[in-house]
Amino acid sequence: MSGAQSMGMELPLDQILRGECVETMRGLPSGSVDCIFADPPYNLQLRGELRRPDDSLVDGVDDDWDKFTDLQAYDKFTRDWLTEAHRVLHKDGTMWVIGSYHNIFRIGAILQDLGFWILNDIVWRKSNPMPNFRGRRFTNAHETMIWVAKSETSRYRFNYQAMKALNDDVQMRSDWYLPLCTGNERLRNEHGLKLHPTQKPESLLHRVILASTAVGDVVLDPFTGTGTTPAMARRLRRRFIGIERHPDYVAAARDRVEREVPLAEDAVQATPDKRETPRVPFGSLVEQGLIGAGVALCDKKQRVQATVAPDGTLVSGTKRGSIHKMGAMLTNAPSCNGWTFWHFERNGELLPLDVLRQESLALAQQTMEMALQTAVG
Amino acid sequence: MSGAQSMGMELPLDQILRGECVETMRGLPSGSVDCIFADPPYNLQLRGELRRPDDSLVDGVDDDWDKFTDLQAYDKFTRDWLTEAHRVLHKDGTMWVIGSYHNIFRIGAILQDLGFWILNDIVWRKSNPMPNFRGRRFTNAHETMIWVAKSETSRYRFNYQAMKALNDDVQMRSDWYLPLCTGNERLRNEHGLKLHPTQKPESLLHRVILASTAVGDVVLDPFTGTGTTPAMARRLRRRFIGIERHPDYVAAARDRVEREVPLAEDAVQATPDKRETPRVPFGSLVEQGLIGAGVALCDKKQRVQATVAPDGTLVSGTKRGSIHKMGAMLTNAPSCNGWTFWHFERNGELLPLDVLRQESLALAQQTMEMALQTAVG
DNA sequence: GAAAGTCTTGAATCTTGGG
DNA sequence: GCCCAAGATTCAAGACTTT
Repeated sequence: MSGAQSMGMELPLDQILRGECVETMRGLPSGSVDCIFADPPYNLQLRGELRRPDDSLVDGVDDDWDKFTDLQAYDKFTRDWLTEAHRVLHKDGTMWVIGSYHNIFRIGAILQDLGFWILNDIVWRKSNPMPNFRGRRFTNAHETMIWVAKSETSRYRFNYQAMKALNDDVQMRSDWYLPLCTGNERLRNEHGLKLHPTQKPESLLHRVILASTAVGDVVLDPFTGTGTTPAMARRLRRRFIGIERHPDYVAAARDRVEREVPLAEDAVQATPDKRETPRVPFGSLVEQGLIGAGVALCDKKQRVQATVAPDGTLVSGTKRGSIHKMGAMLTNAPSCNGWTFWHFERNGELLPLDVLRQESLALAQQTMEMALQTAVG
Repeated sequence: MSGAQSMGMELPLDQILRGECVETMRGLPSGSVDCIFADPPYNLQLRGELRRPDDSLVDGVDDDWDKFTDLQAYDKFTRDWLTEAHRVLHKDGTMWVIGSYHNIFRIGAILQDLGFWILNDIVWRKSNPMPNFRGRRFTNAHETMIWVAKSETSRYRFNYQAMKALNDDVQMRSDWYLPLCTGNERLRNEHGLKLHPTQKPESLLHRVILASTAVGDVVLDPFTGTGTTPAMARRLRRRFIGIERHPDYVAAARDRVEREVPLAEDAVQATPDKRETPRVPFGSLVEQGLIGAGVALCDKKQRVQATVAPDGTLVSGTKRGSIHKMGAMLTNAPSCNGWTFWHFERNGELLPLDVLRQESLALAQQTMEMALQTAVG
């Protein structure tokens, strides 16, 4: 699954690389990173020239395109780094790009043009935004992140259950309410001034990484700044590659990452999705004697019934099939999850088959641990 | 100020015109409307059918008007109608365009290309969005509106005080929390089925018109549908021009507008919304670092214990769940308020989690007030 | 008649692994 | 690559029905 693992090549893991974004990405192998988080510059207010948030001038006036307006220069800059990001991303990888109304629409359009497949646009609602000083517009209280897969067919990672758990057991929505980066979290220089103008809050990256990566995955940040992405990757036991051109930021980010203590291994385990737990064929439960052949099953409301056959199929009248097929057939549904549909009786209570699956998995876990102890002892 | 007044020409005021969007706009004089609200097709590109977990079928948008061959075709369509809209708009006028991630980035980029000047992007947060049934993405819980002036130099209208009053006397933010159009407000045909697949809520247009127009201003809607914009314009004593090509929708919109009673002249003022109370998921406290992953919790009498996971669940042995579920499970109670049940240690004292929730809310309140003071001072 | 329970529905790019 | 079967998956409102 992990891009780094599948490559078998040298990746500069857990490092902040100093250099230009596009040029440095060119040194990385194709399909080598599992996830990218990018916070590109969007200083578009200046007329005739394009500057990064650190006030450095983007070299946008080339012979070829000095006739372009600055919007077009920004588009070229965007297309260049996104093209390289697309190449470096694993075929099942995803990318997050954050921006404001100044640049996010251009980024979104170019993402689509390059074949990225949009999964969500996420709104970061700021709990403490800067008010609109002159009262001429609505308070600009949010920024937008676009979450894309490398292609429409990518089998991307989304830790659905972890996100649901994080939100009091209801689906996580596309609007996230999080505070700005302030207080002690904000890196400052010796004069007490903020080191970076757009340092992102750790809570934002915490959620991004927890949602879309697994422990050990490689996370790339091509505009690392003061290293929020690497720091959170390290905390959550992911690998990281940071790219940053400004030496002051590189130094600050390296410092910061070194100070970051990874969480204990058992503390980074978020709620796993059911899709990740090993499959248990229903027939194996019969073999193990967790449920006997001949036992009668029914749905929760006891409207339909069936009997367990020794090969793990269900029989009802002349009909026979898997727990899923039979559930679908008897309810005229297009499909059915037999594990939650069918129930059996235990101590006068109706329990879903899923209970047996859990018990089977727990049993397997137990014997595995016992085997390990025996081996050690 | 008003485009209509300054023209001294005949405008088809307070009418729903039947016709194609671009062609019909061509019949309107340049610079003749004060405000445009546009809800163009989203280019959803839906594939097969989608079913809810209970196997019921979702009634998706499959209308012909939302079918485009590719992104280029959609871009051309967009550029065409936006060009005409730009011509028709008064030099000091503003326009609102609503969309989702499928189309809004292309629209935003083209708006900038055509010289429109972005004032805000506004997020309509839906109080009751459709969930993501397959658990493969975040709930798509919002749509985006881009608010633009005709040009950078437009002296546009923004009713700042009205918006502030509407929001309990604090600046209106760029994220609006409003319900979908349902119930009696939703227009239905003789079979009780929704007349239009994407009817917008009146509350949304109410706020848009109140924010950006004066009494008597001319509001144009080039994709009128069932006439929400004309109806709200009439209610708020603005003039309107609607354009719609489907005769059924034209008939419904005309009917609707006729039934709409304009507010009394002295009543065309802000009506306050109900205030939302912020809910704090336990997971967000972990993200914000108010409590760390790996921290040990216990009940007041220290009979049961559990550890905090990075997604805000608690773990105890092989058991895992929300703070509420785990409290209930470990005490064999039917339910449990995790906020008051679980305690953590601070300075040798056992404090309930609720303390952290209070601190989180107070923190958000504080930073908000500081920001406002800065703005005023 | 009130309260509690059931049903319906909304701009949706909505699965995955093995043969 | 395709095909097929296993199997994972929903929240808030409002209308409607039953107790």
